[in-house]
Amino acid sequence: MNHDLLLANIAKHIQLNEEEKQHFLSFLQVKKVKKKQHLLLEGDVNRSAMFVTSGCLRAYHLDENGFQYIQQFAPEGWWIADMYSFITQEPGHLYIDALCDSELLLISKANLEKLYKEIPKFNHYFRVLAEKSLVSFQSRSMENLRLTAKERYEKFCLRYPTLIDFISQKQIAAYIGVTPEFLSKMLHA
Amino acid sequence: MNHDLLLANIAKHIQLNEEEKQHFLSFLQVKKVKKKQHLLLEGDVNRSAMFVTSGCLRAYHLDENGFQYIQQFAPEGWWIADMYSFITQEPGHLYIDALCDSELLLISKANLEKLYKEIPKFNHYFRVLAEKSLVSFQSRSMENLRLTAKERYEKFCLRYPTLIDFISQKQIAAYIGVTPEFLSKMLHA
DNA sequence: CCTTTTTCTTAATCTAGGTTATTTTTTCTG
DNA sequence: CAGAAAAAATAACCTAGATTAAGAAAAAGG
Repeated sequence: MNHDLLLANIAKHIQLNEEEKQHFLSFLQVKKVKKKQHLLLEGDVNRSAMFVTSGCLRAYHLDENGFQYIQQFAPEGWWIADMYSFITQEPGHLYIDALCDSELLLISKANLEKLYKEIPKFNHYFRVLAEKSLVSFQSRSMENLRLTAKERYEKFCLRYPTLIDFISQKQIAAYIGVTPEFLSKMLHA
Repeated sequence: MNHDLLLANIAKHIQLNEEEKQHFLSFLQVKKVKKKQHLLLEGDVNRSAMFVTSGCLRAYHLDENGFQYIQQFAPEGWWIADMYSFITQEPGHLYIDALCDSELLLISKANLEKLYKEIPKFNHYFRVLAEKSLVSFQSRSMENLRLTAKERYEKFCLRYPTLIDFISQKQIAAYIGVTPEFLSKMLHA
């Protein structure tokens, strides 16, 4: 089943009995999306956090000149959301879309709050996720100042080994913050 | 008292009765540091998270050429730690030191784990802190690619309004990721 | 399978910000 | 308060990566 990946991920951090598992699963909604389909647009309120059971999503920012800056990719087994909007339930600044046909599990903000009340150890699970993600973005924010484009490319390869041969150079360029022209030149130099 | 600032911060997120407050406070240790004194060196395990009750700390990375990259400042009322090292209890990569004489409250990793068990709602408090910090570093990591040095300087001023006239240009340059020479030129252009 | 769209490549030119070096100003410290 | 150390300013020159443009290759879609 497509829940297994998520339950396995949770089991790494907290122990759930059968009843708790079922209760948790009852809060989830399955969603299928086609390649290029958007799940969130700039200005939307992000009402659900998304767990990718198959496929791949991405979250990106679009600047005033039309350039995309990719905040993160979410291949199979990753959570994704516009955290700012999800936490505050105010309009956000990110777009989220599918890089290929994908299957997701959604948990709404309202259900997540219920979950925290009814099974408090989920506070622990999501705290640990938030902390790990925090560490990773703390590194990245300094790497983006400190490292050259080539070094950032290498970090990308380490962080997303499954994506290197799967997504276009244009996507990688938008993640490491260079133009596609420069990335092409760099890879052929 | 120097605990009040922290208790007020906590009260914004969770309600504690008098007993819980006292129990929490019993886990804390007060520490005073002088200007320039280090609290953490690269390679150290960060055993305690630090809350600044007065003064200002900073966390920075030192690269192979001796350049400092400041991850964050922690003026009065802020938490600071090398999150990677604090979470994993493995040697970290950051330095933490005091920009002026400062007073801190420390909570050790061990005591924090006890606190989570004994007063589970602290999971909620630190989850919310981690989420807010995550949002802020997610923005910053993209801003560091997207924005010009001048725009990053403006973001710095918004994020740390109390620091602008208090810290040296050299510190600001190390935070926004430019050389002190360029920042000086930029501010006089 | 053919057409359209998107992506990739190459190359010439340009610029934000870096480097190096020197001088001036400010701040520590004894 | 003097001398030393650190920070800031200024300037000449340098480079990583951007911009623009145009053609080639690949992918998508009907």
